[in-house]
Amino acid sequence: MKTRQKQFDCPVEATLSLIGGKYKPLVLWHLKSQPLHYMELQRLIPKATPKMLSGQLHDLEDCGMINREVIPEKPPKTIYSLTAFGKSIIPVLTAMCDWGATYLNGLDIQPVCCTSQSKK
Amino acid sequence: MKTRQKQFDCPVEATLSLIGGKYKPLVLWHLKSQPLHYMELQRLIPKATPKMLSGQLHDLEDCGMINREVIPEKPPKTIYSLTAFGKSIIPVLTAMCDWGATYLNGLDIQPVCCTSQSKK
DNA sequence: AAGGGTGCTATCTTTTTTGAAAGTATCTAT
DNA sequence: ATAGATACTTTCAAAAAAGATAGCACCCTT
Repeated sequence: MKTRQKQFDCPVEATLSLIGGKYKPLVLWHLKSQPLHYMELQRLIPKATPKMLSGQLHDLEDCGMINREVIPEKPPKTIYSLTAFGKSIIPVLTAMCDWGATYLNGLDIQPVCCTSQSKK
Repeated sequence: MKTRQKQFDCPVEATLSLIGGKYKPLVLWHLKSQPLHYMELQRLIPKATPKMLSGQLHDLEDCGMINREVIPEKPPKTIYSLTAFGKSIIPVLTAMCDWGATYLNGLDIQPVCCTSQSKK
């Protein structure tokens, strides 16, 4: 999960090491519009186990793409939001999403995250 | 390695399942400019073992991104080239490459494939 | 005091991906 | 006839990623 200190043969590889995790595009996409609590993300991405989700969130935080802020309320909540760096990857994600939506129809793809929002 | 019959939660995931392999971006990038023989690819991507390289080439062929043509010369050669479908992913790869090159400087990235060509 | 919500972590197992090494078949040049 | 090039495949092993399951600590409501 460590992103630092790796050697990449090309920037694409480096990019994939940051956003290539199983649920990372989904997390980034959901955070695109607004910050979300952990449980909201968990409900939006039910297939991810808590371990996976928190792992992906840690990775994204470690590489500076998301902020994690604990709000000391009655039941303390954690809120995740995109950093400027995280926002900068959105166009790339959109490009991947559009390509996927355009060229991969006919396969059994049930878009959950992208198409509805990227078609706006 | 089978891409068919999978269920994806979003088009980005589907896209990653096609180009997310270890050496797939590199292969596609090298084929961008011209068709290449197996051995040329092997020399351009020395880190890939023959097993890995031929595996990645099979995957890319199976999903329709590259053509494989055997030329029955004295020593038979195989030539790989991008299909129209394969070419259609290039802008996405370029976006990933540019983002990686722009935002990931300072990490120990030694660009091999992309920047030099995408800067043209 | 018992149960529910929030936000995780810890273990263990399975699956997937990648790697290392050697082998194979054919043809050609020396 | 031996070696080298082309284009891989096969086998075995290791590493990385993902999944299942359970647990924990805190607070609040009932």
